[in-house]
Amino acid sequence: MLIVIETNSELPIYEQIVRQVKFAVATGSLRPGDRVDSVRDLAKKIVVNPNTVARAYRDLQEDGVLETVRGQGLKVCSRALRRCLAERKSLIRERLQEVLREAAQSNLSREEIEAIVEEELNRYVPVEEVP
Amino acid sequence: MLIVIETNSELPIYEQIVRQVKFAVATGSLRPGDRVDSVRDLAKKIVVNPNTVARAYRDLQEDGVLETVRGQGLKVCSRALRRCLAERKSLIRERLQEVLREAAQSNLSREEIEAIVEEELNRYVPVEEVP
DNA sequence: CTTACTGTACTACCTACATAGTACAGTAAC
DNA sequence: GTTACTGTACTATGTAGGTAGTACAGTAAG
Repeated sequence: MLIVIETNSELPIYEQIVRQVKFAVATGSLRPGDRVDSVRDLAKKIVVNPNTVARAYRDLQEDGVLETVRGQGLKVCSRALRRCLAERKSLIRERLQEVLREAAQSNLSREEIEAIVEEELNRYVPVEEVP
Repeated sequence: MLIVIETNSELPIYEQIVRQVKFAVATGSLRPGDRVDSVRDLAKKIVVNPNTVARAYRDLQEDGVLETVRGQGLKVCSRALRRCLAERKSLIRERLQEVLREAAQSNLSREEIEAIVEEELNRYVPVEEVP
């Protein structure tokens, strides 16, 4: 399980963990029944306090994504895949809405906004080869 | 001068004010020499504490966008237009970078991401008529 | 001169987030 | 039984953002 924390992100650390676990479930990296890193292990990996990870895991439990096995750790719920698949796009959409609304309000033209989007996507998403 | 605060934005209130003043200058709504709303007036308009507005205006002074006329108010610096024009796109780009990086990492396909962007842009930016 | 505005600068308080440290009970391995 | 892990639950502390209230000095209008 690979969680990466952006320290200057606008999102708090616990929320970054929550989102990334949800994405991992949605993409199949994490499957129902899988164990996730323990609170202390993940805290060590991403260099944050265990309480911060515990906060994220608590939220994920409340969201029906993780469930606890006391003394053993946490595992992915059986219903998690469906939940996270349903949620992934809206999680992304919400943030895009906010940023694009601001972009529009800054009076950048649509072409300018789209150009920035393409540039940034080119950076992060490989262009698919057309056969 | 129209400042609109999104209460559930990821950006703190003072930063929203800073950005929106910069955009207003970049687009010409505010010109060098123009007065901006007083701290107390804007606080009343957007329903926040005057100290919050003062914080934003202080930052804008440090950024060379506004300058103070003690007892009279603040006005737009003569060099503000150039600064804000230069800065507008990078302000927008930074946030788009963050959000698009996350979108890519969520494993949504490029097509899906682009589709969301188009949908949201259609909401905020009128489609230009092609003559 | 008085009043009403202006920015600036504080104090005190609250919430949210994050950290550090500690402790407890449950589980597993030796 | 002991040790090492597990999650959970606290306390105390610090930072950031925001609020409320107050006070001061500068400016302008009547």
